[in-house]
Amino acid sequence: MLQITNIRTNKEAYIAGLKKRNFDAESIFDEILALDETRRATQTELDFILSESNKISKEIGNLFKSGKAGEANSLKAKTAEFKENSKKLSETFSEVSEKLQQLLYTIPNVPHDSVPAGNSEEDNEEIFREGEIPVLHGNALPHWELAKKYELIDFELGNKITGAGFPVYKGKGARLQRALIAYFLDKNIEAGYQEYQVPLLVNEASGYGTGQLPDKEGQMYHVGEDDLYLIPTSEVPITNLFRGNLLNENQLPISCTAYTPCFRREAGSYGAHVRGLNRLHQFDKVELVNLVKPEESYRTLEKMVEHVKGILRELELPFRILRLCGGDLGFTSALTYDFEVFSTAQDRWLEISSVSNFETFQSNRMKIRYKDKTNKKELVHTLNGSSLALPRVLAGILENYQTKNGIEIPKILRPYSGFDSI
RNA sequence: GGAGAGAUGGCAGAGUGGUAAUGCAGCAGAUUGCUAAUCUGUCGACGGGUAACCGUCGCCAGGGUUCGAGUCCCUGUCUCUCCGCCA
Repeated sequence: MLQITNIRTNKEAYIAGLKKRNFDAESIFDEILALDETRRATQTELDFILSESNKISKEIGNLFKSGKAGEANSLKAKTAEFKENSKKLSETFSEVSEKLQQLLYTIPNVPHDSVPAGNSEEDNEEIFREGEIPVLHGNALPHWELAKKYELIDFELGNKITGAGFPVYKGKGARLQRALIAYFLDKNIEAGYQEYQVPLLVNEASGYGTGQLPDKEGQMYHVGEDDLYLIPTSEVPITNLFRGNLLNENQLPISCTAYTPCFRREAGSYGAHVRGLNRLHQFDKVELVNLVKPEESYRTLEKMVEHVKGILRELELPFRILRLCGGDLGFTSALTYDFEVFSTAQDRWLEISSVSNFETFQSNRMKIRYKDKTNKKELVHTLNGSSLALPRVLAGILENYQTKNGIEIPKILRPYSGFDSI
Protein backbone atom coordinates (compact mmCIF):
# COMPACT_ATOMS: atom_id res chain seq x y z
CA MET A 1 0.00 0.00 0.00
CA LEU A 2 1.32 3.40 -0.94
CA GLN A 3 1.80 5.99 1.76
CA ILE A 4 -0.61 8.88 1.53
CA THR A 5 2.06 11.46 2.37
CA ASN A 6 4.12 10.21 -0.56
CA ILE A 7 1.18 10.48 -2.91
CA ARG A 8 0.76 14.03 -1.70
CA THR A 9 4.37 14.99 -2.35
CA ASN A 10 5.30 12.81 -5.34
CA LYS A 11 2.05 12.70 -7.21
CA GLU A 12 3.40 13.37 -10.70
CA ALA A 13 6.33 10.98 -10.38
CA TYR A 14 4.01 8.26 -9.07
CA ILE A 15 1.59 8.73 -11.93
CA ALA A 16 4.45 8.45 -14.42
CA GLY A 17 5.77 5.33 -12.67
CA LEU A 18 2.40 3.62 -12.56
CA LYS A 19 1.91 4.31 -16.25
CA LYS A 20 4.69 1.78 -16.85
CA ARG A 21 2.35 -0.90 -15.63
CA ASN A 22 -0.53 0.56 -17.60
CA PHE A 23 -2.22 1.79 -14.47
CA ASP A 24 -3.81 5.17 -14.90
CA ALA A 25 -3.53 6.73 -11.48
CA GLU A 26 -4.47 10.29 -12.25
CA SER A 27 -8.15 10.26 -11.38
CA ILE A 28 -7.83 7.88 -8.44
CA PHE A 29 -5.05 10.03 -6.97
CA ASP A 30 -7.27 13.09 -7.30
CA GLU A 31 -10.02 11.24 -5.53
CA ILE A 32 -7.64 10.10 -2.81
CA LEU A 33 -6.19 13.54 -2.25
CA ALA A 34 -9.67 15.04 -2.08
CA LEU A 35 -10.71 12.44 0.49
CA ASP A 36 -7.52 13.05 2.42
CA GLU A 37 -8.27 16.76 2.42
CA THR A 38 -11.78 16.11 3.73
CA ARG A 39 -10.48 13.72 6.31
CA ARG A 40 -8.03 16.22 7.72
CA ALA A 41 -10.49 19.09 7.70
CA THR A 42 -13.04 16.90 9.46
CA GLN A 43 -10.53 15.91 12.08
CA THR A 44 -9.61 19.51 12.79
CA GLU A 45 -13.24 20.46 13.24
CA LEU A 46 -14.02 17.38 15.30
CA ASP A 47 -11.00 17.96 17.50
CA PHE A 48 -12.19 21.44 18.29
CA ILE A 49 -15.67 20.31 19.29
CA LEU A 50 -14.35 17.48 21.41
CA SER A 51 -11.94 19.83 23.08
CA GLU A 52 -14.78 22.13 24.06
CA SER A 53 -16.97 19.36 25.38
CA ASN A 54 -14.05 17.88 27.31
CA LYS A 55 -13.60 21.20 29.03
CA ILE A 56 -17.25 21.31 30.02
CA SER A 57 -17.21 17.76 31.29
CA LYS A 58 -14.26 18.59 33.45
CA GLU A 59 -16.05 21.60 34.82
CA ILE A 60 -19.13 19.54 35.59
CA GLY A 61 -16.99 17.07 37.46
CA ASN A 62 -15.49 19.85 39.53
CA LEU A 63 -18.87 21.41 40.27
CA PHE A 64 -20.26 18.10 41.50
CA LYS A 65 -17.25 17.65 43.73
CA SER A 66 -17.71 21.03 45.31
CA GLY A 67 -21.40 20.34 45.82
CA LYS A 68 -22.80 22.75 43.25
CA ALA A 69 -25.17 20.30 41.64
CA GLY A 70 -27.49 22.96 40.30
CA GLU A 71 -24.83 24.69 38.25
CA ALA A 72 -23.59 21.37 37.04
CA ASN A 73 -26.99 20.36 35.77
CA SER A 74 -27.45 23.53 33.83
CA LEU A 75 -24.10 22.99 32.15
CA LYS A 76 -25.20 19.52 31.12
CA ALA A 77 -27.80 21.03 28.84
CA LYS A 78 -25.06 22.79 26.91
CA THR A 79 -23.39 19.58 25.92
CA ALA A 80 -26.31 18.23 23.90
CA GLU A 81 -25.46 20.30 20.87
CA PHE A 82 -21.80 19.33 20.96
CA LYS A 83 -22.79 15.75 21.14
CA GLU A 84 -24.92 15.85 18.07
CA ASN A 85 -22.27 17.65 16.04
CA SER A 86 -19.46 15.42 17.12
CA LYS A 87 -21.46 12.33 16.31
CA LYS A 88 -22.09 13.56 12.78
CA LEU A 89 -18.48 14.56 12.28
CA SER A 90 -17.04 11.35 13.57
CA GLU A 91 -19.35 9.41 11.27
CA THR A 92 -18.08 11.44 8.34
CA PHE A 93 -14.54 10.93 9.54
CA SER A 94 -14.76 7.17 9.68
CA GLU A 95 -16.65 6.93 6.39
CA VAL A 96 -14.02 9.01 4.63
CA SER A 97 -11.14 7.14 6.25
CA GLU A 98 -12.63 3.80 5.30
CA LYS A 99 -13.16 4.88 1.70
CA LEU A 100 -9.62 6.22 1.54
CA GLN A 101 -8.25 2.91 2.79
CA GLN A 102 -10.29 0.95 0.24
CA LEU A 103 -8.98 3.10 -2.59
CA LEU A 104 -5.40 2.76 -1.42
CA TYR A 105 -5.78 -1.03 -1.46
CA THR A 106 -6.56 -0.94 -5.17
CA ILE A 107 -3.33 0.80 -6.20
CA PRO A 108 -0.32 -1.35 -7.08
CA ASN A 109 3.22 -0.51 -6.10
CA VAL A 110 5.10 2.12 -8.08
CA PRO A 111 7.72 0.46 -10.28
CA HIS A 112 11.40 1.24 -9.74
CA ASP A 113 13.08 3.60 -12.19
CA SER A 114 14.87 0.73 -13.89
CA VAL A 115 11.64 -1.11 -14.72
CA PRO A 116 10.89 -0.95 -18.44
CA ALA A 117 7.38 -0.07 -19.61
CA GLY A 118 5.51 -2.90 -21.25
CA ASN A 119 2.35 -4.91 -21.50
CA SER A 120 3.29 -8.54 -21.14
CA GLU A 121 6.12 -10.99 -20.67
CA GLU A 122 7.19 -10.18 -24.24
CA ASP A 123 8.48 -6.87 -22.95
CA ASN A 124 10.60 -8.25 -20.13
CA GLU A 125 14.23 -7.39 -20.39
CA GLU A 126 16.84 -10.14 -20.39
CA ILE A 127 19.79 -8.91 -18.37
CA PHE A 128 21.87 -12.04 -17.85
CA ARG A 129 22.37 -15.50 -19.30
CA GLU A 130 24.69 -18.29 -18.30
CA GLY A 131 25.27 -22.00 -18.73
CA GLU A 132 25.39 -24.25 -21.71
CA ILE A 133 22.25 -25.66 -23.22
CA PRO A 134 22.93 -29.36 -23.60
CA VAL A 135 22.51 -31.17 -26.90
CA LEU A 136 20.24 -34.11 -26.21
CA HIS A 137 19.96 -37.40 -28.01
CA GLY A 138 17.32 -37.84 -30.68
CA ASN A 139 14.70 -39.45 -28.47
CA ALA A 140 14.82 -36.96 -25.63
CA LEU A 141 11.54 -36.68 -23.74
CA PRO A 142 9.73 -33.94 -21.86
CA HIS A 143 9.73 -34.39 -18.08
CA TRP A 144 6.18 -35.74 -17.83
CA GLU A 145 7.19 -38.62 -20.09
CA LEU A 146 10.40 -39.16 -18.14
CA ALA A 147 8.50 -39.08 -14.86
CA LYS A 148 6.27 -41.83 -16.13
CA LYS A 149 9.01 -43.90 -17.73
CA TYR A 150 11.14 -43.95 -14.59
CA GLU A 151 8.18 -43.99 -12.16
CA LEU A 152 9.12 -40.76 -10.42
CA ILE A 153 5.81 -38.91 -10.41
CA ASP A 154 2.30 -40.28 -10.73
CA PHE A 155 -0.11 -37.65 -11.98
CA GLU A 156 -3.03 -40.08 -12.30
CA LEU A 157 -2.83 -41.10 -8.67
CA GLY A 158 -2.99 -37.43 -7.72
CA ASN A 159 -6.06 -37.02 -9.92
CA LYS A 160 -7.66 -39.95 -8.16
CA ILE A 161 -7.16 -38.86 -4.59
CA THR A 162 -7.40 -35.09 -5.06
CA GLY A 163 -7.56 -33.72 -8.59
CA ALA A 164 -5.49 -32.29 -11.41
CA GLY A 165 -2.43 -30.36 -10.33
CA PHE A 166 -1.72 -32.46 -7.26
CA PRO A 167 1.03 -34.88 -8.29
CA VAL A 168 2.23 -37.83 -6.26
CA TYR A 169 6.00 -38.22 -6.10
CA LYS A 170 7.34 -41.68 -5.45
CA GLY A 171 10.58 -43.61 -5.11
CA LYS A 172 13.55 -41.69 -6.46
CA GLY A 173 11.20 -38.88 -7.44
CA ALA A 174 10.22 -38.32 -3.82
CA ARG A 175 13.80 -38.67 -2.63
CA LEU A 176 14.99 -36.15 -5.18
CA GLN A 177 12.41 -33.67 -3.88
CA ARG A 178 13.70 -34.14 -0.36
CA ALA A 179 17.28 -33.75 -1.56
CA LEU A 180 16.50 -30.48 -3.30
CA ILE A 181 14.74 -29.08 -0.24
CA ALA A 182 17.63 -29.98 2.05
CA TYR A 183 20.22 -28.63 -0.37
CA PHE A 184 18.40 -25.32 -0.84
CA LEU A 185 17.90 -24.81 2.89
CA ASP A 186 21.54 -25.59 3.61
CA LYS A 187 22.66 -23.07 1.00
CA ASN A 188 20.43 -20.42 2.49
CA ILE A 189 21.54 -21.05 6.05
CA GLU A 190 25.14 -20.89 4.89
CA ALA A 191 24.38 -17.45 3.44
CA GLY A 192 23.13 -16.22 6.82
CA TYR A 193 19.43 -16.97 6.68
CA GLN A 194 17.59 -18.36 9.68
CA GLU A 195 15.38 -21.34 9.00
CA TYR A 196 11.71 -21.32 10.00
CA GLN A 197 8.87 -23.81 9.89
CA VAL A 198 5.59 -21.97 9.67
CA PRO A 199 1.87 -22.71 9.50
CA LEU A 200 0.46 -23.51 6.07
CA LEU A 201 -2.82 -21.79 6.84
CA VAL A 202 -3.09 -18.10 7.61
CA ASN A 203 -5.82 -15.72 8.66
CA GLU A 204 -7.31 -12.88 6.69
CA ALA A 205 -5.12 -10.20 8.28
CA SER A 206 -2.01 -11.99 7.03
CA GLY A 207 -3.44 -12.14 3.52
CA TYR A 208 -3.92 -8.39 3.60
CA GLY A 209 -0.50 -7.81 5.07
CA THR A 210 1.51 -9.18 2.19
CA GLY A 211 -0.97 -8.03 -0.44
CA GLN A 212 -2.66 -11.26 -1.58
CA LEU A 213 -5.90 -9.77 -0.32
CA PRO A 214 -7.94 -8.16 -1.62
CA ASP A 215 -6.08 -8.28 -4.95
CA LYS A 216 -5.83 -12.04 -5.45
CA GLU A 217 -8.75 -13.33 -3.45
CA GLY A 218 -9.64 -15.98 -6.03
CA GLN A 219 -6.13 -17.39 -6.26
CA MET A 220 -5.99 -18.74 -2.72
CA TYR A 221 -7.77 -21.76 -1.32
CA HIS A 222 -10.10 -20.60 1.41
CA VAL A 223 -11.27 -22.77 4.27
CA GLY A 224 -14.65 -21.20 4.84
CA GLU A 225 -15.58 -22.91 8.06
CA ASP A 226 -12.59 -21.50 9.91
CA ASP A 227 -12.00 -18.50 7.65
CA LEU A 228 -8.39 -19.44 6.92
CA TYR A 229 -6.39 -19.39 3.70
CA LEU A 230 -3.92 -21.99 2.44
CA ILE A 231 -0.68 -20.17 1.79
CA PRO A 232 0.23 -19.50 -1.84
CA THR A 233 3.85 -18.99 -0.76
CA SER A 234 5.70 -18.94 2.56
CA GLU A 235 6.28 -15.24 1.97
CA VAL A 236 2.86 -14.75 3.57
CA PRO A 237 3.40 -16.40 6.97
CA ILE A 238 7.06 -15.39 7.22
CA THR A 239 6.65 -11.70 6.47
CA ASN A 240 3.60 -11.58 8.71
CA LEU A 241 5.66 -12.92 11.61
CA PHE A 242 6.79 -9.33 11.95
CA ARG A 243 3.42 -7.66 11.37
CA GLY A 244 2.96 -4.70 13.70
CA ASN A 245 6.49 -4.96 15.10
CA LEU A 246 8.58 -2.00 16.08
CA LEU A 247 12.16 -3.17 15.64
CA ASN A 248 15.40 -1.75 16.88
CA GLU A 249 17.82 -0.67 14.20
CA ASN A 250 20.37 -3.22 15.41
CA GLN A 251 17.91 -6.08 14.80
CA LEU A 252 18.11 -5.43 11.06
CA PRO A 253 18.62 -6.97 8.62
CA ILE A 254 16.33 -9.91 9.32
CA SER A 255 16.86 -12.82 6.96
CA CYS A 256 14.57 -15.84 6.99
CA THR A 257 14.25 -18.96 4.92
CA ALA A 258 11.59 -21.64 4.97
CA TYR A 259 10.48 -24.66 3.09
CA THR A 260 6.73 -25.04 2.63
CA PRO A 261 4.28 -26.50 0.20
CA CYS A 262 2.42 -23.76 -1.67
CA PHE A 263 -1.21 -23.87 -2.77
CA ARG A 264 -2.63 -21.99 -5.72
CA ARG A 265 -6.02 -22.31 -7.32
CA GLU A 266 -4.67 -21.07 -10.68
CA ALA A 267 -8.22 -20.37 -11.70
CA GLY A 268 -8.48 -19.79 -15.41
CA SER A 269 -5.02 -20.92 -16.48
CA TYR A 270 -5.28 -23.94 -18.73
CA GLY A 271 -3.65 -24.83 -22.01
CA ALA A 272 -0.62 -26.40 -23.58
CA HIS A 273 1.88 -24.93 -21.14
CA VAL A 274 0.37 -26.37 -17.99
CA ARG A 275 1.34 -29.96 -18.63
CA GLY A 276 3.28 -32.00 -16.15
CA LEU A 277 5.03 -29.96 -13.51
CA ASN A 278 4.71 -26.67 -15.34
CA ARG A 279 1.73 -25.45 -13.35
CA LEU A 280 0.40 -27.10 -10.21
CA HIS A 281 -2.11 -26.47 -7.45
CA GLN A 282 0.30 -27.72 -4.83
CA PHE A 283 4.05 -27.45 -5.13
CA ASP A 284 7.09 -27.17 -2.90
CA LYS A 285 9.20 -24.09 -2.55
CA VAL A 286 12.05 -22.81 -0.42
CA GLU A 287 11.73 -19.10 0.14
CA LEU A 288 13.94 -16.20 1.22
CA VAL A 289 12.58 -13.17 3.05
CA ASN A 290 14.56 -10.10 4.03
CA LEU A 291 13.59 -7.12 6.17
CA VAL A 292 16.11 -4.33 5.78
CA LYS A 293 16.67 -0.61 6.17
CA PRO A 294 15.40 1.34 3.15
CA GLU A 295 18.83 2.52 2.07
CA GLU A 296 20.06 -1.06 1.88
CA SER A 297 17.21 -2.71 0.06
CA TYR A 298 18.52 -2.54 -3.49
CA ARG A 299 21.90 -3.83 -2.41
CA THR A 300 20.08 -6.70 -0.68
CA LEU A 301 18.13 -7.39 -3.86
CA GLU A 302 21.39 -7.72 -5.79
CA LYS A 303 22.78 -10.02 -3.12
CA MET A 304 19.70 -12.23 -3.38
CA VAL A 305 20.11 -12.38 -7.14
CA GLU A 306 23.75 -13.42 -6.73
CA HIS A 307 22.72 -16.05 -4.21
CA VAL A 308 20.20 -17.66 -6.56
CA LYS A 309 22.74 -17.49 -9.39
CA GLY A 310 25.13 -19.43 -7.19
CA ILE A 311 22.60 -22.20 -6.66
CA LEU A 312 21.86 -22.55 -10.37
CA ARG A 313 25.58 -22.64 -11.14
CA GLU A 314 26.07 -25.47 -8.69
CA LEU A 315 23.15 -27.33 -10.23
CA GLU A 316 24.76 -26.70 -13.62
CA LEU A 317 21.54 -25.63 -15.25
CA PRO A 318 21.39 -23.10 -18.10
CA PHE A 319 19.49 -20.04 -16.94
CA ARG A 320 18.72 -16.44 -17.70
CA ILE A 321 17.53 -13.49 -15.64
CA LEU A 322 14.78 -11.12 -16.71
CA ARG A 323 13.93 -7.73 -15.37
CA LEU A 324 10.14 -7.72 -15.42
CA CYS A 325 8.45 -4.95 -17.34
CA GLY A 326 5.72 -2.83 -15.76
CA GLY A 327 2.93 -4.91 -17.23
CA ASP A 328 4.28 -8.19 -15.90
CA LEU A 329 5.27 -6.90 -12.47
CA GLY A 330 3.36 -8.26 -9.47
CA PHE A 331 0.89 -5.99 -7.72
CA THR A 332 3.06 -5.44 -4.64
CA SER A 333 6.51 -5.29 -6.22
CA ALA A 334 8.67 -2.32 -7.18
CA LEU A 335 11.29 -4.37 -8.98
CA THR A 336 11.34 -8.07 -9.80
CA TYR A 337 13.95 -10.30 -11.37
CA ASP A 338 12.71 -13.59 -12.72
CA PHE A 339 15.05 -16.55 -13.11
CA GLU A 340 14.28 -19.00 -15.87
CA VAL A 341 15.81 -22.37 -16.58
CA PHE A 342 15.99 -23.62 -20.12
CA SER A 343 14.09 -26.81 -20.55
CA THR A 344 15.75 -28.43 -23.50
CA ALA A 345 13.19 -31.10 -24.17
CA GLN A 346 10.32 -28.60 -24.15
CA ASP A 347 12.48 -26.05 -25.93
CA ARG A 348 11.35 -23.21 -23.71
CA TRP A 349 12.27 -21.24 -20.62
CA LEU A 350 10.63 -22.12 -17.30
CA GLU A 351 10.32 -19.62 -14.47
CA ILE A 352 11.92 -21.02 -11.34
CA SER A 353 12.54 -18.04 -9.14
CA SER A 354 11.23 -14.57 -8.66
CA VAL A 355 13.20 -12.10 -6.55
CA SER A 356 11.48 -8.85 -5.61
CA ASN A 357 11.83 -5.67 -3.65
CA PHE A 358 8.54 -4.44 -2.22
CA GLU A 359 10.06 -1.36 -0.62
CA THR A 360 7.47 -0.10 1.91
CA PHE A 361 4.42 -1.48 0.11
CA GLN A 362 4.01 -4.44 2.45
CA SER A 363 5.54 -2.87 5.54
CA ASN A 364 3.10 0.03 5.30
CA ARG A 365 0.19 -2.38 5.33
CA MET A 366 1.70 -4.39 8.15
CA LYS A 367 3.23 -1.48 10.04
CA ILE A 368 6.63 -3.12 10.30
CA ARG A 369 8.84 -0.30 11.49
CA TYR A 370 12.17 0.29 13.11
CA LYS A 371 13.63 3.05 15.23
CA ASP A 372 16.65 4.71 13.74
CA LYS A 373 19.47 6.38 15.66
CA THR A 374 17.52 9.58 16.17
CA ASN A 375 14.56 7.55 17.46
CA LYS A 376 12.52 8.25 14.38
CA LYS A 377 10.21 5.45 13.33
CA GLU A 378 10.58 4.31 9.75
CA LEU A 379 9.01 1.56 7.69
CA VAL A 380 11.39 -1.24 6.76
CA HIS A 381 11.74 -2.50 3.22
CA THR A 382 10.70 -6.09 2.59
CA LEU A 383 12.11 -8.39 -0.07
CA ASN A 384 11.60 -11.97 -0.98
CA GLY A 385 12.69 -14.53 -3.48
CA SER A 386 12.38 -18.19 -4.23
CA SER A 387 15.40 -20.37 -3.74
CA LEU A 388 13.91 -22.26 -5.42
CA ALA A 389 10.53 -23.51 -6.65
CA LEU A 390 10.93 -27.26 -6.84
CA PRO A 391 8.75 -28.55 -9.68
CA ARG A 392 10.37 -26.64 -12.48
CA VAL A 393 13.84 -27.21 -11.12
CA LEU A 394 13.00 -30.88 -11.13
CA ALA A 395 11.63 -30.57 -14.67
CA GLY A 396 14.83 -28.83 -15.74
CA ILE A 397 17.03 -31.45 -14.15
CA LEU A 398 15.10 -34.38 -15.60
CA GLU A 399 15.02 -32.92 -19.07
CA ASN A 400 18.54 -31.49 -19.27
CA TYR A 401 20.31 -34.36 -17.54
CA GLN A 402 18.68 -37.17 -19.49
CA THR A 403 20.82 -39.58 -21.50
CA LYS A 404 20.00 -42.65 -23.48
CA ASN A 405 20.62 -44.76 -20.42
CA GLY A 406 18.84 -42.76 -17.77
CA ILE A 407 19.03 -39.49 -15.90
CA GLU A 408 22.16 -38.18 -14.20
CA ILE A 409 21.88 -36.45 -10.86
CA PRO A 410 23.71 -33.10 -10.57
CA LYS A 411 26.92 -33.67 -8.58
CA ILE A 412 26.03 -31.18 -5.88
CA LEU A 413 22.83 -33.11 -5.09
CA ARG A 414 24.36 -36.56 -4.83
CA PRO A 415 25.27 -36.37 -1.14
CA TYR A 416 21.64 -35.41 -0.48
CA SER A 417 19.91 -37.86 -2.82
CA GLY A 418 22.03 -40.89 -2.04
CA PHE A 419 22.08 -41.99 -5.68
CA ASP A 420 23.97 -40.83 -8.80
CA SER A 421 21.48 -41.58 -11.52
CA ILE A 422 18.00 -42.74 -12.25
C1' G B 1 -17.18 -29.54 22.33
C1' G B 2 -18.07 -27.94 28.08
C1' A B 3 -16.56 -24.67 32.32
C1' G B 4 -13.67 -20.69 34.16
C1' A B 5 -10.03 -16.59 33.85
C1' G B 6 -7.98 -12.86 31.05
C1' A B 7 -6.37 -9.01 26.93
C1' U B 8 -3.60 -1.76 29.41
C1' G B 9 2.55 1.72 25.75
C1' G B 10 8.90 -1.66 23.04
C1' C B 11 8.44 -4.90 27.68
C1' A B 12 6.62 -5.59 32.78
C1' G B 13 2.59 -3.91 35.61
C1' A B 14 -1.24 -0.77 38.82
C1' G B 15 -5.77 1.32 38.17
C1' U B 16 -14.32 -0.45 39.76
C1' G B 17 -17.23 6.30 36.82
C1' G B 18 -13.91 12.44 37.16
C1' U B 19 -10.27 12.07 32.16
C1' A B 20 -3.92 6.40 31.89
C1' A B 21 0.37 5.33 38.19
C1' U B 22 5.07 3.08 38.50
C1' G B 23 9.32 0.12 36.97
C1' C B 24 12.62 -1.70 33.01
C1' A B 25 14.52 -0.86 28.14
C1' G B 26 15.38 3.10 24.41
C1' C B 27 16.55 8.28 23.10
C1' A B 28 18.31 13.49 24.41
C1' G B 29 20.67 16.65 27.91
C1' A B 30 23.34 17.47 32.53
C1' U B 31 26.78 15.74 36.04
C1' U B 32 30.43 12.58 38.26
C1' G B 33 34.14 9.89 36.43
C1' C B 34 35.63 4.39 34.56
C1' U B 35 34.19 -1.77 32.11
C1' A B 36 29.43 2.36 34.64
C1' A B 37 26.33 5.33 38.18
C1' U B 38 23.04 9.49 39.22
C1' C B 39 19.59 13.41 37.91
C1' U B 40 16.20 15.80 34.37
C1' G B 41 13.38 15.53 30.11
C1' U B 42 11.49 12.49 26.31
C1' C B 43 9.42 8.04 25.25
C1' G B 44 1.70 5.38 21.03
C1' A B 45 -1.37 7.39 16.67
C1' C B 46 -3.55 11.40 13.97
C1' G B 47 -4.38 16.62 12.89
C1' G B 48 -2.83 21.98 13.01
C1' G B 49 1.81 25.12 13.08
C1' U B 50 8.27 27.29 9.91
C1' A B 51 8.93 26.31 15.01
C1' A B 52 8.49 26.43 20.37
C1' C B 53 3.88 24.35 20.90
C1' C B 54 -1.48 23.23 20.75
C1' G B 55 -5.50 19.83 20.20
C1' U B 56 -7.80 15.14 19.60
C1' C B 57 -7.73 10.05 19.82
C1' G B 58 -5.55 5.72 22.24
C1' C B 59 -6.38 0.53 27.72
C1' C B 60 -8.18 -6.48 22.03
C1' A B 61 -12.26 -4.99 18.02
C1' G B 62 -17.19 -2.91 17.22
C1' G B 63 -21.59 -0.88 19.37
C1' G B 64 -24.35 1.21 23.80
C1' U B 65 -25.32 3.90 28.69
C1' U B 66 -23.34 8.77 30.80
C1' C B 67 -22.03 15.72 31.11
C1' G B 68 -17.77 12.32 31.59
C1' A B 69 -15.91 5.11 30.44
C1' G B 70 -9.57 1.47 31.05
C1' U B 71 -13.64 1.09 34.72
C1' C B 72 -20.77 -0.22 33.61
C1' C B 73 -23.90 -2.98 29.51
C1' C B 74 -24.20 -5.80 24.61
C1' U B 75 -21.78 -8.38 20.38
C1' G B 76 -17.41 -10.41 18.39
C1' U B 77 -12.05 -11.95 18.24
C1' C B 78 -7.92 -13.93 20.50
C1' U B 79 -5.02 -16.04 24.69
C1' C B 80 -4.53 -18.99 29.11
C1' U B 81 -6.28 -22.92 32.77
C1' C B 82 -9.27 -27.26 33.76
C1' C B 83 -12.46 -31.19 31.63
C1' G B 84 -13.69 -34.05 27.16
C1' C B 85 -11.79 -35.87 22.45
C1' C B 86 -7.29 -36.98 19.96
C1' A B 87 -1.98 -37.33 16.65
